[in-house]
Amino acid sequence: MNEASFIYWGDNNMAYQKSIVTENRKNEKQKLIFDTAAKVFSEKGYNATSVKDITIEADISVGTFYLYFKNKEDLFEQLYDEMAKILAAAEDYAINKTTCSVAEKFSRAIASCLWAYQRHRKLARILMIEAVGLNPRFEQKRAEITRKLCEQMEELFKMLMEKGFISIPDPKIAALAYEGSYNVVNYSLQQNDEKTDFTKHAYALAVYNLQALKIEFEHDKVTQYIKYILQELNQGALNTI
Amino acid sequence: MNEASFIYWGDNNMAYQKSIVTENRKNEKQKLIFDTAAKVFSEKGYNATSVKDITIEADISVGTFYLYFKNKEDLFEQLYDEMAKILAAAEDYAINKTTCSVAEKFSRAIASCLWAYQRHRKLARILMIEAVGLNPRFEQKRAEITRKLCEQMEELFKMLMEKGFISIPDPKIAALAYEGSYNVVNYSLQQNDEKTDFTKHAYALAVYNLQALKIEFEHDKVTQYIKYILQELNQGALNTI
Amino acid sequence: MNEASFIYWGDNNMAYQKSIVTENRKNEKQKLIFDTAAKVFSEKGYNATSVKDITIEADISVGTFYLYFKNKEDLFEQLYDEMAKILAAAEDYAINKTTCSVAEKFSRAIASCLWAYQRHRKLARILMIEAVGLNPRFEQKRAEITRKLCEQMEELFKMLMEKGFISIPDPKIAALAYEGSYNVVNYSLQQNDEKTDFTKHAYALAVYNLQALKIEFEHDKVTQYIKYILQELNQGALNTI
Amino acid sequence: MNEASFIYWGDNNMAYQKSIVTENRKNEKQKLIFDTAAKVFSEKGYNATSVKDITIEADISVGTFYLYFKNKEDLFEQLYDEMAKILAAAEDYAINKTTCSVAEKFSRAIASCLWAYQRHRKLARILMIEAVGLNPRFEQKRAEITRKLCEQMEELFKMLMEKGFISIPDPKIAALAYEGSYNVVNYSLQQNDEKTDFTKHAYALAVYNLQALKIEFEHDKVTQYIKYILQELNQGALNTI
DNA sequence: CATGAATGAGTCTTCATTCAT
DNA sequence: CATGAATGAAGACTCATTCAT
Repeated sequence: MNEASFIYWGDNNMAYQKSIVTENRKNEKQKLIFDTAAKVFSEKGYNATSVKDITIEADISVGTFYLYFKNKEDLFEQLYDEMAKILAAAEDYAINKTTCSVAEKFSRAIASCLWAYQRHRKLARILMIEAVGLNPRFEQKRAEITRKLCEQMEELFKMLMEKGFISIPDPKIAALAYEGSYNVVNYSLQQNDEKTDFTKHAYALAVYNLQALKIEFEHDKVTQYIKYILQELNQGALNTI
Repeated sequence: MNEASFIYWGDNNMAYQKSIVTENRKNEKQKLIFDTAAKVFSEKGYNATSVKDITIEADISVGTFYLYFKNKEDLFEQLYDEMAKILAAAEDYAINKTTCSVAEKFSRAIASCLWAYQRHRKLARILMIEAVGLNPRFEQKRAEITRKLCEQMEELFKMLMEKGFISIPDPKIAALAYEGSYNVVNYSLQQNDEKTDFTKHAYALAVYNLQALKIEFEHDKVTQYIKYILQELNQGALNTI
Repeated sequence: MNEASFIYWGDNNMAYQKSIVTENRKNEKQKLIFDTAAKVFSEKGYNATSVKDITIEADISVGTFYLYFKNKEDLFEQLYDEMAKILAAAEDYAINKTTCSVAEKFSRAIASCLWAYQRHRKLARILMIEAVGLNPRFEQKRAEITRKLCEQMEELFKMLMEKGFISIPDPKIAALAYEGSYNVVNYSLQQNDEKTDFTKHAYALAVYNLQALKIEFEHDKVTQYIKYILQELNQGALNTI
Repeated sequence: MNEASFIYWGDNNMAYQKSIVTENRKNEKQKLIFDTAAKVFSEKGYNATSVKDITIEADISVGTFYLYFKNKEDLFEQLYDEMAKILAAAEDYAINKTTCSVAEKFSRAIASCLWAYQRHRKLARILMIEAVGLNPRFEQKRAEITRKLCEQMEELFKMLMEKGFISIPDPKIAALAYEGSYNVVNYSLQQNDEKTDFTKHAYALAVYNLQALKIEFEHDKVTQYIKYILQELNQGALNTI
């Protein structure tokens, strides 16, 4: 099943590398506004948050805000894109491990994304909640991104089906269901601040999807895969972001 | 496996019954505003829709609007609740069939919900998109409803696990993943107006979750279950709503 | 020289008639805002006048302002157009007298316009001062209107040249100079609140231009012409506006 | 008619002399800002031009701007004054020619001013358009300058009337009309970039006013006067400014 | 019941000016 | 001299909601 390790599975590396540079260039003030906004938006919601709310929290003047961001929506969009990049990076990292089974790749990917969601709770909330139904224009953007993400997964599923690694009636619907299974899980996990048994949750979600896709796996090994990648992540594997 | 047919599986009947009565009491004008609002909200989004937009579209005065609804948010909440009731009714109806296997119940439930989402596209969009991140208060309500829904499913899963009908590591996460799998599927299906092969989609989603839950099933029968319930629904089984 | 009386000399009658109807339709509130704005704009200048200044002076709320006018600039444009219509009406009225000499027509026209400027000092100031250099878009509009006005006069001059009534080297430049002679005169007269000897001023301006155009005239008669039309105007000849 | 040549006709020499000195003192940077501002103001209008617009166009920092000018309005006022000085110098130069007839003086003055307006289109636009209705304070200044200019002309007309060189009913109104005749002509000429037949325009405007003032003149000679002074001007007679 | 004119708090955004480096 | 980040007052405009008719 080594073949599976050569599967091409998305690639945001270029964009990601560039983002590091860009990120570094952003000066302190921009970062401050960015982080403050993430906090306030995720607490009060996009619409209920006025620019003034952000500037007060960040202890800057309104003018300064507009010095660093074109407007409120522009800032929000950057927050959204940031989280999207983080997730892409998390998945990329997880699946970049060569010479590993399909089950391991999926386990790693699922754990990595869950980890990223938990690690960046505020941004994640913006991605999952605040960005939804924001306005028609943004909704279109969100739909587009979701569509692309699912299409990539669909392609992967098609390939895996041909190779006999997975067994599902329709790769398109499977891709949608797979992606959807994250959302509610994340949303729910985010609600409770309880430092939950992360491994357990990731394991359960992985198993749910592995079973759904009829991927062969051993329960113990899945737990191992997840423990490994969580260790890597907690040791700063993605800190370059 | 008949035993599974006696499983208690949620019950929104009381609320649903009451809603019918309430609905009937609503006079023409109220219904007009309600439907118009559903249309306008789903087209322009909650925030971009002004009360005036609705009154103009419904050809009534602003004053009349406030005669029938406490305020904009109240109307929206009623729209949301309406769709929630419709979904509950759809699921209730699907699983009320006694003497049927677990696989059939799940197949029926999934198909029924998908059908309801498609049948009430505008309201569905309000539930799935517009209601998300609306404001902290409403978000709490949404979280609560989602939580209850998942808890019900969790209870069910626990019971089914004990009886050996399903095999999953964690009923809570499974419930979340199960519910989540709907969302993206529905959202995606709603985007494309293409009168898609409904049976095929419902079948694919059912199989995904049946496999995920390790429920024993025969592919042909699942298709049959779905065809049956769709027939029932299309013949007006839920028209009482 | 009677022929000159049949000369076609501009015609804003249609627009003017329509404006009467429109004007009448405008309800009290709109008129109140309109007049108040004319007052405030002419006192503080367009830019220094905030919408709030107008609403306070008119004793209405900001919302009410936007109920009657699209925005500040829209209101200003209406004020400008109003004065342009008044001037056109004043000139139209003056030259509509048939069977009169060229000298009489010019004398009447000049006196009538001067009278209108004095009668509507506030609006006149808006036309002459506030509207100038307001912004590129409006400046274009002003240039266009000025251009048309001068072109009409140019055509008239051409015709009169052919008939031998006037003698000038270039009708275009003459038209520009003729129109220009009003401006400074009006501006200057407006500055001093002194109820100046109106007849004398109108007479002097008329003679300046009659001489410039080499139109034959008798000084006593010009004074007569002017006295006549001022009498007509003061008796409400234009009150229909 | 030589007597007319000794007529005292305005005198801005002192101010003008001083300005040359001042001008020379202004260092490169100040000149750069000055010229850039003239360009930007005349293109975008005073209000639509931000200080940043000017600094960007001049490729300097905002701080540097305030190093050389007290503020935006101060700079604008200097631009205005500069053009006023240029016009005064143009007229001064034109009438400084001794031993020439009244007709020649007026012809020279008119041609010289028109020439200056064309030569300094950007500054002229600022004088004619942007400075009008800028704000109450500046409007007062403008009114004052215009008033003085007209009063000078009025004095001249009075004198010429007494000497029998001109024949008009009211020197005050004549002065206003005379000055006003420039404005629209200049404004109109400025609009069209067409390198118009300058001599022809100046001639037409001169004749209009000579006729208006009933000054005796020969058409051919007026053309000659204008050609002469334009030649002088084009050869740099005013380059000292 | 129905109307729609009136309200005014609340938001985003701009930009002239300053001042620490 | 030169810089340009920071300021914050000020202004245009929206819209949910009320209430007199």
